[in-house]
Amino acid sequence: MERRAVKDFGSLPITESSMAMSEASARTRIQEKNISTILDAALEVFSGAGFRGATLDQIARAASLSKPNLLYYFKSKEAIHRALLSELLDTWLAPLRTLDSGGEPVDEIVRYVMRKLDMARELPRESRLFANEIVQGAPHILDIIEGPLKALVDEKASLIRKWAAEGRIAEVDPYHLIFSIWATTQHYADFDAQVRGILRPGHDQHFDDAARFLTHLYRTALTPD
Amino acid sequence: MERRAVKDFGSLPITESSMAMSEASARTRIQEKNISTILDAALEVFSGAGFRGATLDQIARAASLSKPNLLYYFKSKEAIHRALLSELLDTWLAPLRTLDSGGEPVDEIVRYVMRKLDMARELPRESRLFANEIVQGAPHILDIIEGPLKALVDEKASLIRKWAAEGRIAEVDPYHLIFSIWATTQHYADFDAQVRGILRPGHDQHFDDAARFLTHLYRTALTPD
DNA sequence: GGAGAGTTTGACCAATTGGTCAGGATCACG
DNA sequence: CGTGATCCTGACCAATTGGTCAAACTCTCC
Repeated sequence: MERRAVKDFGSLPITESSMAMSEASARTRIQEKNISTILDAALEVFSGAGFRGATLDQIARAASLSKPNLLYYFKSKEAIHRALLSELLDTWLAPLRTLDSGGEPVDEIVRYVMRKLDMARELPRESRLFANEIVQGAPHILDIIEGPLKALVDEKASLIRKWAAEGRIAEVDPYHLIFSIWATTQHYADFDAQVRGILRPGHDQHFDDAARFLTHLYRTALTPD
Repeated sequence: MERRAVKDFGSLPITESSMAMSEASARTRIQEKNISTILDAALEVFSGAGFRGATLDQIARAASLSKPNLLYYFKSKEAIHRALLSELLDTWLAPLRTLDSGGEPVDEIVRYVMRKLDMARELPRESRLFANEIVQGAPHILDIIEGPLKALVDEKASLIRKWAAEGRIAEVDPYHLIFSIWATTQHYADFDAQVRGILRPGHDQHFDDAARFLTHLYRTALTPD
């Protein structure tokens, strides 16, 4: 028989090579389509309710598939969640990777802030998916945080420290600079309900105001005296 | 009979007058003690798992009470959650209320940042309780956000705008300034798992570094040129 | 056009979960 | 010390939830 070959998907390790999944395993047209349908539905549901708050029925409904059919493609709820996280991780960290030693440091950092803000606007579900996960103690991705993510942040932190030592930006703690950038940008996706509740009128127009404010904030704070 | 008089607790409106509950209704010593035990246990569980992720059994266990006994004091899981939110709301918003027109504006704002940062250190569970709620769309407190919270923020925003008009702080969007302060300070409570994962060594020592960084960030950005 | 792999589903299951209830234990107070 | 109100619990319930399975359907490819 060996009916469930496809299901091994979910047990892939959560690493940067996660894209290998859809490419190495997803053979059929139908598989290709259904898996991406499921992941999109799962993103919708998980990002809005968190892992435990989400139910397979909700995901199935959102994907217009039956629950057993979901479980034909992924062997468990956890497997869907894991696949989703590992699929999105690269996208999510891409902007930080592009922080480069070329170019004017202050511009470089401000550009990073703007890219993160754009992502909060364009990919709020992804932001909330990770927010939900981390607020609840990051049970499923703690290893990523302490491994690859920490490594990436360490690398960029030392670049920033170098810039400061050369007097090209102000002396600031690079780690807390990065945290503050994550916080201020992702805030607009993660706490969208609050932002909209307080700024009644604008529809997404507030992102432009945020961009102006954050540009001022980081430019003044980083420009060396 | 009329056994369940006490249970009306949970149906109190969620407003600033929430304290009326413990004072107007909680008569007995036993009630006083058990209700606060339950709310503390609920804070622990809700803040770590979100509303839907939390179970009555977990709360009961954390409170060392039986599940039916919980439901003797609160008529439902929602009632506990509601009581908790309304009990903590005042505490949570107190720092913003103290932002006053007296004193040097830049100092005043930086002091607000420091108070918020202290709260993230001292009351991380409270921070995460609200974070969980808001990330998932603030289903239980949207009315508060759009009502009293918006009113408070509007008031403080116009104070900040006045300061800017008088040239006593730099020209910045007051709403986004407030959002950024919430984001950068609460980040250390809400995304604690990530912060600790990246800054391996320090135990809470990183709050001091954060304080220095944020002081620099806001002082340079707000000081008029 | 048919055989076998790939796909889908209804029916079902065990565990969990929010909540109820009748009755028993305990406390306050005259 | 007794009696009524308060407090507490074991047993129970219906709904939900993650997951299984056998059988049926459909696609592919010779």
